[in-house]
Amino acid sequence: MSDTNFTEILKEKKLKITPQRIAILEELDKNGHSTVDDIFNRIKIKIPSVSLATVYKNILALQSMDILKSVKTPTQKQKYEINKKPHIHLFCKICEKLEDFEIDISDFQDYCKNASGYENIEEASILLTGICKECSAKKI
Amino acid sequence: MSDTNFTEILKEKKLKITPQRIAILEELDKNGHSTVDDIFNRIKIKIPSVSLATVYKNILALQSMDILKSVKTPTQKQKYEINKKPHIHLFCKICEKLEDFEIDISDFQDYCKNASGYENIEEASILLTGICKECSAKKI
DNA sequence: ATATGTGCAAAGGGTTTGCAGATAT
DNA sequence: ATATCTGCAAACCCTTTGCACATAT
Repeated sequence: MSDTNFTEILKEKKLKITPQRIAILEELDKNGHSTVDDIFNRIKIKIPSVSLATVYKNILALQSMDILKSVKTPTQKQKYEINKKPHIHLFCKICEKLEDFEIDISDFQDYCKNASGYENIEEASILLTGICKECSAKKI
Repeated sequence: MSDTNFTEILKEKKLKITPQRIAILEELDKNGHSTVDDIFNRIKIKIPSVSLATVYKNILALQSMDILKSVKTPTQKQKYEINKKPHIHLFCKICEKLEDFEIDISDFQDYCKNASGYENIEEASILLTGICKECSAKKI
């Protein structure tokens, strides 16, 4: 994903295109799930004047426009990611890495819909914890 | 679940049996997912001298002993529940109710295990958002 | 020109901590 | 008798807010 794309995305959502916003989106695009501090510390290199408050304000703005999503992880700090194609999260209990895992959960959602009577099941937050390949290999 | 059971559970985990702990567990058993404030306000009726700090300390202690679990919801406040049989959560976008939904997710877990290479997938936090029966009915 | 966004500092809210006294075993 | 727990107050995050200035359209 290039700068131009972020510019487009912001334009579509009628958010002004500022260097801070581009930097936040670039950072998340490059590094995946990040905490507010991660983002702040990384973009400070490019934009030394940036403030934490601006990062917070933008995270809220970008979330309300569905450009970002928050990810709830077992370790308490809130993380954020760019709202891209649907995926679930895998969390390794050993190295505490958080991974995206793209699978089609529509069958599972349909089953839940039928069994529960809930309509419009469209948003899901699925996190499984286990031991990743690398950590499994190390343990042997 | 009766008092006696909570007493037993605490004894097993080598935690001292105090009125505060029993009250917290009773509250969660009765009302399901609750925030710290929910718990604090409800048990204050029985134990007016109880402090917020004690509720926090006990939630941490009970969580580390796997008696309680935290539930991550779309609304920011952390909720807690007694660690009972596996279930997923349904969150109604309209009334913001959080419901337990007991289903067997072992097939889903197996599928994820095979597709991802993760071992020991045993803990899952699954939350689906949709519109509950009651709210669907009201909308028509 | 005007609405929006930024940075600062202060305030807010939720959670944790240290300590002295109380309670459970 | 002793380890643990409780309640209080203070400390500590992380996050939000108000305001004046700066920037994007």
